[in-house]
Amino acid sequence: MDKEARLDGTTVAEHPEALRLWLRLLTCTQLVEKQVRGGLRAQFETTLPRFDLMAQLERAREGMKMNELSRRLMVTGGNITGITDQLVAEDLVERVPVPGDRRAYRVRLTGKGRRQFADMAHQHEAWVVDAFAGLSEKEVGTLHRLLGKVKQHTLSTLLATKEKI
Amino acid sequence: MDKEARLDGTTVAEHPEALRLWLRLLTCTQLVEKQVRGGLRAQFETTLPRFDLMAQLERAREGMKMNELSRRLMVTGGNITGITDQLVAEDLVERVPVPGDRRAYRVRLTGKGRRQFADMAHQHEAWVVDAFAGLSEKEVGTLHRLLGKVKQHTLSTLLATKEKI
DNA sequence: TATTGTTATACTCTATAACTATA
DNA sequence: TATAGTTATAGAGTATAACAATA
Repeated sequence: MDKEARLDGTTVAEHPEALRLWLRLLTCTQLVEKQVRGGLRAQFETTLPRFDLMAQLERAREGMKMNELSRRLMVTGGNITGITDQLVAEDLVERVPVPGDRRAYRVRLTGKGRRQFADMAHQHEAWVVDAFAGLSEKEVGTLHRLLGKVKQHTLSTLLATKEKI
Repeated sequence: MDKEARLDGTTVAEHPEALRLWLRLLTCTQLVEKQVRGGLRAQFETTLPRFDLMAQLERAREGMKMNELSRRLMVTGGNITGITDQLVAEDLVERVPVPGDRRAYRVRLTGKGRRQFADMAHQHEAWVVDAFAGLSEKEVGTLHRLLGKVKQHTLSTLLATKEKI
């Protein structure tokens, strides 16, 4: 590993660029996430996972099966049941039976859920636009493109690992 | 705000680039984070917050005060106490009294802690380098620079908000 | 009075695994 | 047997607030 001399004579691992990049990525995400979580709690008494689940449903008018939500939100099934239960209790989503498979449900937004999500999404968008207001349009595009490469590479590595198992 | 007409006559906010960027940033971070958390647990029986705390101390030979750790790790003080307690129990860090202020401690790595952190950091670096292996050196630099702008902008916004309060 | 750190508590989110019902 | 979803449980991580000791 590369070493960098210190004034006191000791050496320290020189963090490669990838490591510096990761720390910065983590910091940025945490900063924006704190803003978003705080706002969701303060203004809508809700949480990010609940918002994320509703965001998935907003783009699927006819709803989405539990296991599809599980896959998309990258959490295990039991958690989807829990979050869905909360949202059902508040009449924001509903479970709809799937014709032809009596084991499965589709979860979809209720009218109330759609209205509330629209409010939240509007605010959420404002927070996010603020967070990236320091970048030009072109820079936003570049960042998006480069992160796309990271995502694609990580996902393909992940798949390769899983196939080996 | 830009609107996009729906078939049913309602309109929906058209997701601006900033929103797409945020979702992608979040996905990338979560993907890498899952790898790192899993690796830390499987190979070192530790967690990311514990690793992060030790990483702060590794760069402060003479240790760091609890409230400084709290600020740097962006969590409240009680949590620092809890994580520190765990690490003290495993002889990885120690609390050192601060001369001249009998309320305060400095937390610093023990010899065992330094050795274990070196192992973990080495593995951690490998995971991170893998995660960004899809990018060229130049792209890593660009990403780092652009995220730097995001960080700076967000932090200055955060400070401005806090000062208002 | 303010600050440092601790303690107690409660809550959300998560994974794991055993379970029921259905395919 | 396999799959969809539920339940129970344990643990990580967090914030809040009351508290003791010291500044």
